[in-house]
Amino acid sequence: MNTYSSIYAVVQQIPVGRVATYGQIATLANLHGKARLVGYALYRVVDGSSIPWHRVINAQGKVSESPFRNGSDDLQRSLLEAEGVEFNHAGHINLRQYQWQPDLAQFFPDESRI
DNA sequence: GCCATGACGGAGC
DNA sequence: TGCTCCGCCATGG
Repeated sequence: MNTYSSIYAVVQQIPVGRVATYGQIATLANLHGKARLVGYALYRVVDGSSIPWHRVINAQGKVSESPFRNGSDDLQRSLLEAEGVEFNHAGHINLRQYQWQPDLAQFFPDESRI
């Protein structure tokens, strides 16, 4: 289980109709503060894998994408809207409403008993 | 092996 | 509210 495997494992936990932020994924993957690695990991994985990468957005509730990847902003947005996630006038997602709230005990069993 | 870069985040101004 | 800078670390040239 390497760094990226952890990230992918977490991303795959995101349920349909929910989104998670890079920072959140990083924390759940035991990489708190290393959100960049999450973005980098997802950048490499969009390779025909089954990772729901479109459910990962930045902390501002907005979709980010690399200019090097075929205008995926519309694609990602479409995929999310198809799952019931709504965007406001500014293209933002209401995190309060759609952010995934995982069972922390599943990721940090040791800390859950504190 | 060194340097630049990158789907981010948070602090500072 | 919005922009800039710094930290983090894996990857590619």
